[in-house]
Amino acid sequence: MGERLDIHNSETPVLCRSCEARHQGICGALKADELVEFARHTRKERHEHGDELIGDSSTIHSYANIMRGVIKLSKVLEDGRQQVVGLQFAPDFLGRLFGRQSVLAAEAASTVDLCIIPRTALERMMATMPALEHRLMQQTLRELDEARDWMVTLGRKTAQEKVASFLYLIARHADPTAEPEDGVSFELPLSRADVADFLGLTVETVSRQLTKLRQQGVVSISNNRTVEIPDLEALQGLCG
Amino acid sequence: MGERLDIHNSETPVLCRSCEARHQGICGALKADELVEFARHTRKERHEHGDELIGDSSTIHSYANIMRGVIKLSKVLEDGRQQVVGLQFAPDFLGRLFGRQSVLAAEAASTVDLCIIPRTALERMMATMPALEHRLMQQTLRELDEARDWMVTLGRKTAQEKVASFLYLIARHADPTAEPEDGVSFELPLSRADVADFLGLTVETVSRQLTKLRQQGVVSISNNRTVEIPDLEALQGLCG
DNA sequence: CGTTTATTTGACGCGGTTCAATCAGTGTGG
DNA sequence: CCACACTGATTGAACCGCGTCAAATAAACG
Repeated sequence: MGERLDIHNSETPVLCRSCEARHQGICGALKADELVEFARHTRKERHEHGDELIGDSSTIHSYANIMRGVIKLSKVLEDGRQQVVGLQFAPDFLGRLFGRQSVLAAEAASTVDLCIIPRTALERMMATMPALEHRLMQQTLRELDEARDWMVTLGRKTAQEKVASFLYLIARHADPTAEPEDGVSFELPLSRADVADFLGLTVETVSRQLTKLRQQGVVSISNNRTVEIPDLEALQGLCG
Repeated sequence: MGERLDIHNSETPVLCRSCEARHQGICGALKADELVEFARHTRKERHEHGDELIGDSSTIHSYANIMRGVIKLSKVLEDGRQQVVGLQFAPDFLGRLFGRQSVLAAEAASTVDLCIIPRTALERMMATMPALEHRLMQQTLRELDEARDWMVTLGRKTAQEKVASFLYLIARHADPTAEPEDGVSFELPLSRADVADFLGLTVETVSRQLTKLRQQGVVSISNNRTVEIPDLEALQGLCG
């Protein structure tokens, strides 16, 4: 695939040039020639807010790097009760490695750009490139840490603390460099219903806790989605 | 694997002879000579019910294979609220790979036999033996699946369903071969307080739900710890 | 505009917590 | 051997946080 190569640096595929996953994500584990090999099997896809990327119980044919956007991972009980079990951001890796079919659903929470790679291609490369599996291992361990952190929130925190914890989580992702006493502002990637499903609450309770936080001056919200947090430390103090 | 050695072969370390982790656990990924090398760095340790195996925020010096027993992983908030974020059984691997210090506490829930290996030794072996890291990856992925399953329980199930789900989880572990309509009996590895911390409930609620289940004839309990479930399917029907 | 959907707010009830008492099992010392 | 203390589990009663149901606003869309 010569046309994917850049004029000035023939060794870095064009598609990978401006990709967030190129350095931070799993591709950062690849050498130049391995990256070329990798890129040979990938394709870019854009999905809009609300698109189902992976269906529950669907057969796994491919994996993906998240180049842009936020993805919501969720599970549902037979009677329709839903729980969001994870949020993924660029440059995370998407998909259950070594699984035959998915045990959860993945949905685009915002506009999402994916770099898709077929299952067989990735598994073949992993077998020959230990550094790749190592990088994926690191991400899996991080996801496990996050899941366990969230179990504490789900099991032991009050509604107020849950909502505060959620805002804090998003705020840290929106600006990882922010100091404790800094202010942060961002767009919420989730609807109230999604937030409720993430926190194990109802929409009404989430809404009530948000107004309470607004009255306390901890956050201000405009247009339902634009959030501003004047003092991160004050918010953190409410996370329990 | 034809070259895998059995107990008659003098190359299998004595300590590994009767070890559950030898075949199912991570050591199953090792060739005979690798196992010898591995065993050179390990030591056996026995711990009693209640012993703290890993302290929250403690520096990580070693990992372990669980040869026997049940281990409780938990996190606590500043004010003392506690959440059990995982249970581990033989032949699971214990410890946070690639971490500097532990983000959770591990406690022996029963008498536990561990096969301890220093951090540096394991990391050195992992670097040269991709199959070892692969095996650990598989376990990490399984733990992540379990954590996410449990998030649904914590976030969306009622107290009744939580307790039923817990009993079902333990029952499946006690006898993985049991058919749905079979009966199972086992010793509970956790106190009511631990169960409550696992389910995000109070001791009182757990106790009340247990008596309710007993009245429905779904379980019978003797001596506070011995549980008998006459019909697994009936129990599963209450898990939500 | 009007229609539809998302969010907020209010009133009320219930599930689970809290506080307190009782009971059962286990060990200890007289 | 029994009285006593101690820990863990059960049961009861009162409370309250959050869910449920319903209505009002606000935002999004044709």
